[in-house]
Amino acid sequence: MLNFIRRDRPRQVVKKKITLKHIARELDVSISTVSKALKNSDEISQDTKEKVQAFARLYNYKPNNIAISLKNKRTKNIGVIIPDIVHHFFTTVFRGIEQYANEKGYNVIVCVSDESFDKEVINMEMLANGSIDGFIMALSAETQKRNDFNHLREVTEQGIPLVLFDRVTDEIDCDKVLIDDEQAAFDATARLIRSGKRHVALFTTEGYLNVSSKREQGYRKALVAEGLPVEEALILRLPYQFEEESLSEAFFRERRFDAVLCVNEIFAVRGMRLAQGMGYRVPEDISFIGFTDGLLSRYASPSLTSVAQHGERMGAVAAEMLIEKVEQEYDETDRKSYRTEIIPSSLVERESTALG
Amino acid sequence: MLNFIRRDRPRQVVKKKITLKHIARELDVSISTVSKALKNSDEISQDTKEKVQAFARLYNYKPNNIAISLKNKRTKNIGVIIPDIVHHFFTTVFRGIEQYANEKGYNVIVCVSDESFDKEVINMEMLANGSIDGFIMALSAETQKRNDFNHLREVTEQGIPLVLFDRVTDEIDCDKVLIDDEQAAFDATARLIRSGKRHVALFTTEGYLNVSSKREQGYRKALVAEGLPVEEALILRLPYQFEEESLSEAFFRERRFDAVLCVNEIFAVRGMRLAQGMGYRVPEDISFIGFTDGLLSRYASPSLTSVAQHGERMGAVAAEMLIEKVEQEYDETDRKSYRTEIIPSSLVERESTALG
DNA sequence: TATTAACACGAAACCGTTTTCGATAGCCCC
DNA sequence: GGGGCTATCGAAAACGGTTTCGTGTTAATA
Repeated sequence: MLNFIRRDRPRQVVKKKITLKHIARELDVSISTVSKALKNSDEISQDTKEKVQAFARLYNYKPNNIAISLKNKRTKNIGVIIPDIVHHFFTTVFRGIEQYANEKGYNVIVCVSDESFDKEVINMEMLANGSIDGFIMALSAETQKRNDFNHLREVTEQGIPLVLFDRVTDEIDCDKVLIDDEQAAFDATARLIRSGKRHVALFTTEGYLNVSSKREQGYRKALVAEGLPVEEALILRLPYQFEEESLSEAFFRERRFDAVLCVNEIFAVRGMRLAQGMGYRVPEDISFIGFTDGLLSRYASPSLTSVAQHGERMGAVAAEMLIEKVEQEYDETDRKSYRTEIIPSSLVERESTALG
Repeated sequence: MLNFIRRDRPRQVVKKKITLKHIARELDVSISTVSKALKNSDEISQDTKEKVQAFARLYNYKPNNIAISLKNKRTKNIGVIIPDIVHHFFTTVFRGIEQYANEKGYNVIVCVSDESFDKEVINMEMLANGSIDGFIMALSAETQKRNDFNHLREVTEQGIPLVLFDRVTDEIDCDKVLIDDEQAAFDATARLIRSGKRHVALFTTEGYLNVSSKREQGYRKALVAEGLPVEEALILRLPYQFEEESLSEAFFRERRFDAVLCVNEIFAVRGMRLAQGMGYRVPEDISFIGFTDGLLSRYASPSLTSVAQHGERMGAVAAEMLIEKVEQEYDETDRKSYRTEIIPSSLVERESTALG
C-alpha cells in the first residue's frame, strides 16, 4: 500500500526517502534481492532486475550515505581545518581542495580554528570519530606557538591520513605541502636590488608565524648574496592588525631605504599610501613588493608587485595527496612514505616596482 | 588480550579506534551493559560502571559518529552551498554560519556551485541522501537565470529544512535571510545627493543578478524621492570581470556626473582610480560609494565609503533559523511557518565621500 | 532415473550504536 | 517456603545498507 508515503503531516505531504526495505516489501522480494538488482548483479534474473530498477527510479530511490559509510568504514568526507576563512590565501587553498575533492566524489567539512589551539583540538576530535576519512590542515598560530602537536599525533596514530599545508611542523610525520617562502622572499629581494635599489627594508609581523620568519630568512640571504649589508634598523616588526600610526611615520621620514619587501598585502598597501602621503613617489623613490597576490595588489594604486602563492594549486595538491593516502589505505598493506611538496610561487610584476 | 590494538602493520603501531564491542569483550560483559555504563545509567551497578568507564577512559573510547547518525537519523551536519568561496561576502557569511553551527555542535559541509546550475543540483543530491540535516544556500547565477528550482523543491518536500540567503527566490517556500539591498542603495544614493551631488551615476553589472537589480531600484527610487531625474545615460552596465578599458574613459571625460554609486567594491576602486588618473579629485569632484565593505574599501586611496552588509550576522541568523527547524523537526509535530529575515546594512563613511 | 550444474533468490551476519524488554538472582515478608 | 521486589544484566531489534553463503528449483547430462 505504498506506506512509505507518509500523509500524517497536516497540510504538507512529506515524501520521505524510501529504503531497500520499502522496495522489498512492495515488490515482495527480499532486501538482498533488491540490493543486488540495483547493482545489476547477475545473480538476479533480468525480470526481477527490471521490476526493481523501474520501481526504484519511479520513487527516486537513492541509497543512504550514512548507512554506506557505516558499512564501508569510509565516509567520502574530508576534514579541512584552517585558522581563518575570511582570508584570501586560505580561501583560495580551500577552493583548490574543494574542487579536486569534488571531482573525486568527496565532500569537504570545514572547521575554523580561529587561530586557537583549543578550537583546533576540539574540531579535530569531533571529526576524528568517524566523520571523515582524512584531514587537511594549516596549524593555528597558537598551536605553532605552544609547540604542542599531540592532537595531530593521535590522529595519525589512529591511521587517519593527514596533510599539512602552509603552517606545518617538523614534529609530525605526514604529507606536507608548502610555499617556497624563503625562496620567494629571496627572489623578490634580489629583484629589488637588481633594479638598482640598495637599501631594502622589510615589513614583517611580530611574533611566531613560521611563514614570516621564512620570508625574513630569504630576505636576509638575498642581501648577503648580493653583497649588501643586513641593516637591522630597516626591519620593521608590526602587530598583525596594525593601525596607521604604528607604521611609524618617523621611519618613513628618515627614509634610509629605497625599497620595501612586505610579508603581506596589507602592510604593502598601507606602506605605499603612507609614502605617497609624504610626497614620495612609488616606485621611483620607493619600490614595494608584497606577499599574497590578492585583490588589494591588483587594485591598489599604484598596483602592487606581489608574490603570488597559487593557493588553489596548493589546495589541489594537498587534496590529491590526501585522497591517494585514503584510497590506498584499503588496497595495499601500505608502505607509508610521506612526501613534502613545494608549490612554486611567482612574482607578479606591477606598477609598484620599476621595470628593472 | 587487547586484540583491538593491531600490531600487524610493519613499523607503525596503529591504534585503531575501539568500539563498544571491544570493551564488552575485554570486560566480559555485554555490549548493552557497556553502552549503559558509559551513559551512567542506573540500571548498572556502581562497580561495573566504574570498571567500564575506567577502561573507556584508558583506551580513549569515543563513540562512532556515523553509527550514532544512523541510529538517530540526524547527522549534526549542515550543508552549505554557495556560488563561490573566493569572494569576500560569501566568505563572511560562511564564517557566521560556521561559528554559530559550531557552538551548537554542528559541522558544516561546504560545496561550491561555481555559479553552475548543474553543480548546484549534483551537490544538493549528494548531500540530501542522509549526509546533512539541512541546507543553507545562495543560488547560483545560472539557477536564477534558468528559474528552475526543482532541486530545491525536492529537498523541501522530503522534509529537509532549507534556508536561502542573499540569492533567493520567491518560488520556494522556506526560511530566507536577505540584505536590504534596495534600501541600502536608496540610502547611499540619498546620502550622495544630500551632500550636494546632483548627478549620481550608477555602475552596475550586466545580467541577471537579483541583487544588482535591487540595488538599481533603490538608486532609482532615491533619485525620484529627492526630486531628481533618472538619467539613463548615467547608468553603466559592466561585465562582471571587466578590464580597465571597458570602464570607458569617454564616460569619465564627458563627466556628466559628480558622484557614483557602485554595486561592488571593485567597480568603485577602478572607477576612483580612473577618475584620479584623469585629474579629478575624489571626493571633491566625484564622490564614490561602493557595496561590500571589504579589504579594498578599507585600503583604497582614498578609502572607500561603502555599504557594509554584515555577512557574518547574516550567516549566524541563517544558521540559527536552520538549526531551529532541524531540532523542532523532532519535537513538535510541527506547524511549519517560514520567516524572512532582513539583515540591515549600514554605510561606512570614509574618504571617498565628502562629509555632508 | 539418478546426478549435477546453473539459476534465482533469501537468510543472516556485519558495520557501531541505542533502547526495549525480558531474565535471573537475591532479598524481604508473611 | 512461595510470592513479590529490586538490582543488575543480556538478548535482540533497529537504523539502512552490503555481502557471503546457503537452498530450492529446474534442466541438462550420464
